[in-house]
Amino acid sequence: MRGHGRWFHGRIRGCGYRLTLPRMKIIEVLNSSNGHLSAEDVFVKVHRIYPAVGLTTVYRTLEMLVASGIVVKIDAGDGKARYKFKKTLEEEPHFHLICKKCGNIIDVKADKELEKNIHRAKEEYIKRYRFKVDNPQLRFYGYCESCK
Amino acid sequence: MRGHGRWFHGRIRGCGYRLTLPRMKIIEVLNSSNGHLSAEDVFVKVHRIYPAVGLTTVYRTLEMLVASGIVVKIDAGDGKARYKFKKTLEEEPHFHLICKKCGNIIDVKADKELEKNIHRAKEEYIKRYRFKVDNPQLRFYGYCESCK
DNA sequence: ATTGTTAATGGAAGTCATTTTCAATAAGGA
DNA sequence: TCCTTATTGAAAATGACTTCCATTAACAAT
Ligand SMILES: [Mn+2]
Ligand SMILES: [Mn+2]
Ligand SMILES: [Zn+2]
Ligand SMILES: [Zn+2]
Repeated sequence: MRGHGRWFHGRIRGCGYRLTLPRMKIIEVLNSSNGHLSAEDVFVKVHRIYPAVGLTTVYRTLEMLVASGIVVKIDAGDGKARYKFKKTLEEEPHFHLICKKCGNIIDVKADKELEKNIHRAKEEYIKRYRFKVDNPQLRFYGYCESCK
Repeated sequence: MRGHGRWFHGRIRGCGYRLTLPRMKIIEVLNSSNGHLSAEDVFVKVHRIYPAVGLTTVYRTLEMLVASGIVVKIDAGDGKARYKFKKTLEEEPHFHLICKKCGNIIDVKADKELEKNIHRAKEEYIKRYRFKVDNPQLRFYGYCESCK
């Protein structure tokens, strides 16, 4: 209760995980970064404030945080996953702009009408193909301002 | 001109590539399969009718066919690319239903309105984020009839 | 049809992101 | 404090794909 216990600490313990030093350092980095980071990115940043970390632990912790619902994992399509801290437990729906040159990812708010159309399509597929859609993903591949 | 020269033969030669035996066998397999195949899938099928193929050649030929515009390459998000013969040179826009269990991919026709909405979003991003969208991709991850 | 040039082949070895293994360590409940 | 066992980090393994390189085969020019 004395400020140092962030909301996600309770969540992690609640999922049965231990709150270890490497985990806290990784969370610290993730929490104070705003972009979508690769495991390697996280490793490099954590290494600066806690040189003992192993890359293995970074991967494991990242997966653990995804499993706890604290972090989102994004497949950028370039063979390297990206991770990002959620601001809220229930992330609002959004899409991604992915730069084919530098790999940067921009979150874009979901347009209401587009969102509705996707939902309608999803309902249709469950009927037409007996395919249970779980999670629709819309990505716009292209080139960001500095790469185009 | 005697039937045995399929349309894509001219296209391959036209792009400056040689028409070799392994390439023809790979094309034969691709042309007579209807799903979205992984390089490994193609390798196994080709190996049955032409045991001398190397996996390397399968990868190279697949890329060559993509470069020639004869085959489409799809990133299923599971680390294994899928390839599919185009029926027509200009593929009509469509989306994918991807099974998270078995990896199968179902092509779904693009709904006109949804398609238009995506296009509108794309135009907006170029203005708002100075991000030049090249290729929007909509995927519906979930479970197919036999996996759910 | 024969030849010569050079693209294409296939096996082995290399990448690169991620995972597995395993002995040593450290959470945290008792 | 002690004990159990989850967690750690280094090293080795994995899996999809690529690169190397010596050999082979397309095919354009004789
Ligand atoms: Mn996002
Ligand atoms: Mn398709
Ligand atoms: Zn960029
Ligand atoms: Zn399935």
